This record gives sequence, structure tokens and C-alpha cells, in this order.
Amino acid sequence: MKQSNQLFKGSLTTILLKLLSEHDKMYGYEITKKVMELSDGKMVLTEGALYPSLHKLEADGLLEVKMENIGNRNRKYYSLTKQGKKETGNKLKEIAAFIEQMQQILNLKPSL
Amino acid sequence: MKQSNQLFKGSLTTILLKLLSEHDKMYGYEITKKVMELSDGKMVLTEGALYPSLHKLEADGLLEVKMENIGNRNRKYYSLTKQGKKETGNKLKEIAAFIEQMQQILNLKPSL
DNA sequence: CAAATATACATAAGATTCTTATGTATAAAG
DNA sequence: CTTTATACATAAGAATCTTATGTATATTTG
Repeated sequence: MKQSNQLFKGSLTTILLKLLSEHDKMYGYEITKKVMELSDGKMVLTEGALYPSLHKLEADGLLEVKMENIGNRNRKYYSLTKQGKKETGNKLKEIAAFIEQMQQILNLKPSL
Repeated sequence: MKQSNQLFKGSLTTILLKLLSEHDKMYGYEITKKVMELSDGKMVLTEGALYPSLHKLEADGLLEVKMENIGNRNRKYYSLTKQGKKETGNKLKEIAAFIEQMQQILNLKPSL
């Protein structure tokens, strides 16, 4: 993720899991476009960050892959395993708690 | 920061600047206790993360140091430079924007 | 009073996660 | 036909952390 700074470290995994929890199956390139779209172009997910992350999630048993041929192209479709679905919930709780902490420490509680 | 995961990466700098913007001067050990206190013990700022960060902020001209002797102890009191004050504002805006983005992408918009 | 804990700093090795750069290949658009 | 988009991948290096260790003084506790 190129987002001006390092803040993103560690949240990419959670984003991937969350997107896959909403889309049944996605392939890498599609994910980069989706992140762009959802962030109004403010976040750019680069391939150098994405692919190693997907591979790790697969190795960890959270994602599974199905190859598909579209014309002459190969896509690797990723989807959540059972364990992946469980872990998605954990990660989301974790990041929500983290954000709470940050807002508390930094006095960021929104101007709502 | 030991906070169960890597989420913290990159936000330590902002926390240090923010704390110093509220306290005029602080020393390292004091900062570790303050973070504990503000997070109800949920965040533990370790020395291995803290001291290198303080040194970098000083090297970057955002912090300045004054040694003080308390009894036979040496404390290094850090405070914000003019540039440090300016940068604190930037960093806070940055992290607030980052949190907004994360909430949008992850559908975390609080149950308010 | 001796031993353990708290205060106070520091650095080094290793892990993780990213950025940047590069490589391969097909398809579509200009 | 050349550029841009699609689609994957990896490798070198940077940044930031964890864990471990080291030094030294002060205070508390058994």
C-alpha cells in the first residue's frame, strides 16, 4: 500500500480477508482495483505487497485457490477457507479495538 | 508496541509527538508509563521501540533534549521543536485520514 | 541487610511487512 | 505497431518493530 506513510503496515491482511468475505472469490488484479475504488483512489495496493500477502494467507490455510482460464489468460481466484472466515472475524475485532485505542490515546474521537 | 499484532507500525511516532504536544517535556521511562496509563494497560511500549524512535525524531529535528539530574539519576527530557509542533499537526491529520479510510474500506463505521 | 523490583538509559540481532524495481506474457486500444 | 491494460511473480532494500541483553542507581521487601 502506498499511502503516504507506514501506517498501513499490518492492515493489508485484514483488508484482503474482509474483501473476500464480501465477494466469494476474487483474483489479485481485481483486488487492486477494488481497493482503489473503495478508497476513492486514495489507497494504491501495489503488486509487490499484494501477491506475497496472498501467498502467505494461502500458506497459512486462510485462503484457497482455483485457477481459471479466461480466453488465454490465467486468473488465480482466491476464496476464504473455513479457517479464513473465522480469522476474518478476529482480525476485524482486532483492528476495531486498535482504532479505538488510537483514538483514545490521540484524542481523535471524531467531531460527531 | 506490543499490541498483539503489527498494526501499530508507523503510529508510534505520532503518539510520541502527540504526548509531547500535551506535556511540554517528558523522558522515555515516563512515556512508557503514560502509554500504559492512557490505554488502560492494553498497549505496552517497549524500550527497544521507544528509544530508537526518540533518537530518530531528535535526529530529524522534531525533538530536542535536555539532560536533568535527579539525585544520582540522569533523565533525558524531550520536548518538541518548532518544527516538531508543526509536524505533530500533520501526523495527526494523516492518522485521522488513515483511520477514516480503514473504517470505510472495512465497513467499521462505529455503532453510534 | 540482602535480594528483588523499579527506575532509566541504550543497542544489537532477527522478524515482518512494506516499497521499488524488474520480469514474463496476453489482450485491447490508439 | 506501439502503448496501455490485464495478470501473475519475485528480489533487493528500507522501515519499523520484537526480543534479548547490558549497564547503573534507587527503593522496597522479606
